[in-house]
Amino acid sequence: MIRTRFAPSPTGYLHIGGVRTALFNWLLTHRHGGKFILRIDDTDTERNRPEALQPILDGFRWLGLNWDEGPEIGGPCAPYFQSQRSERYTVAAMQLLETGDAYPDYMTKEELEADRKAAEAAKRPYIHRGPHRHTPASECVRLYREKPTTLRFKIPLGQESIVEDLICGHCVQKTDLIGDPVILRVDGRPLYNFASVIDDVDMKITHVIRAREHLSNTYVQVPMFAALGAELPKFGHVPVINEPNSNKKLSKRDMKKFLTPEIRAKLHAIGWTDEQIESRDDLNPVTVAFYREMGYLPAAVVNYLGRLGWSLDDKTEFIPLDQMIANFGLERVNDSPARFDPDKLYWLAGEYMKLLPMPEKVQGCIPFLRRAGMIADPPSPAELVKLGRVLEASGDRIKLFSDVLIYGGPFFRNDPIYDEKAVTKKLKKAGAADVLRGFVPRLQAAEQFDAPALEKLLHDYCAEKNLKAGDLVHPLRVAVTGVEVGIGLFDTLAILGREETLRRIDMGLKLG
RNA sequence: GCCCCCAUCGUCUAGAGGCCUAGGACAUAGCCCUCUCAAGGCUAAGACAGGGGUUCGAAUCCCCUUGGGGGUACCA
Repeated sequence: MIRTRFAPSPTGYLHIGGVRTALFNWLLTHRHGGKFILRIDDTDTERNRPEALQPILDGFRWLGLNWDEGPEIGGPCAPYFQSQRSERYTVAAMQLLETGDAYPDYMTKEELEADRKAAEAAKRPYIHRGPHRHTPASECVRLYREKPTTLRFKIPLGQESIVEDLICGHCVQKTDLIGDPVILRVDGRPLYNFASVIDDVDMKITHVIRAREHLSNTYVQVPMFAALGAELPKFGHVPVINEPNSNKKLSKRDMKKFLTPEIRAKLHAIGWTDEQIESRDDLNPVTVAFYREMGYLPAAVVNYLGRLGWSLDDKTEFIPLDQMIANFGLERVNDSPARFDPDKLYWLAGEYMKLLPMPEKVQGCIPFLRRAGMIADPPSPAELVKLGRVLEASGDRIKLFSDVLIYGGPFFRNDPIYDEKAVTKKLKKAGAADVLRGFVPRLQAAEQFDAPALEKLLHDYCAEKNLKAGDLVHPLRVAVTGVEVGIGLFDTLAILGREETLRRIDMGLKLG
């Protein structure tokens, strides 16, 4: 049985790249049957932000990426927070100290820095080996007990650190080129490279699937597994994801820069105020949270992420989760970096929305209408009926739940918001008002007020008056909805009903 | 500086020496459909980074160059 893990550090908000890595772990686990473990790498207490954890967990839950062991649910290898495992790291470090695989290093940061500068000036690699590297183990133990300091792992020399990577293939690094890494800080807290190894051993991780930037860490970690007498897990280093329109790695620092004026406008359009946006620093298009708030279907996000760096074959783009699980394998993970492309994600969102059953579509749209203050909480039965009719008539126009505001807005507001340009172009156009006015009696007299009947009514009228359908359709649409775009006109009128249609035509005519 | 990794249309990708005149998808453009906008249909434009090998034959294998990325922390 395989055991995989994803180990986010709550130092900032989780971005798309991290989620993609987690997804690959999750898929591999579900493909082969195993456990997916969530472990929190919070050893860096200076940069750690406890409030960043919850959004990460929420994001996973929203996407449906459940974890078998980890925060909130525990498991046989608890605790799953590195900050609560310090004793374990201390014990392991002391073990290495006693076996002669670690040694204390009393050099100060300043001395280290000077060494590094000197090495760089001389154009040779900087490889630190502490003075106590060759001190006998028993003496090292004594020194460390007397005066605790940083503990370094003793990289074995004259060897090659070999990683048979499931994605990168055969990767090699000469150990002579690897400096002895610090495993415990002066204050006893462990460093990533060490804590990660200990946890992977303790949690019996069989497959370490992580971002490519950890490949060089792996060369350091391989000898640690050996020194610990532990079996080496399999590794797979997935390529990084780059920022949109850039070949720089997506980083969790400076994510605010993705909150462009255009993105901000989109958020405004669905009812977010600037204050609300500012209070949420995870609200930008490289986080999962953003897509949830915009009303993307999580299945589309998962599909998109899964296809980013992995492919099923030469043509399949739409790959629902069960199909992805059944076919996922690291051998088809691409070897080179991928760029995040919001356009393709948007297209996939539409594809998934097409397939969503109507009751779920209705439920998904409600929060957006509510946020915009267009429906009651909970919605009245009449509102639900109307929403159903609007969504039915909207067809494939709704790709995101938030699109309900665009297509449903005119139906859930008391009065239309008249778009100035539309009014000028369609309603104030020469003759338009007269055409519209002339059609009113027909609407008043119509026997039936449903879409097919209205269509016939309008076409008959146009034929009679020798008009093109558009001559009446356009002004009529603007009069009753205020805008030029929307769902089919006859559905629009039918949903509004005769009385409301006539009232709005009257409003529109007053503008002209 | 040193080390490691990567390199096919704008983007995601297919491609395991002949199925390649390099396939698909997103985006783009045009046309059709049409009451607008979507959706749908059709079409167009668009790539093997460069140079050397190996081979009868290279996008595919090797080397070099170039370009890009990552690491080089008492960050993860």
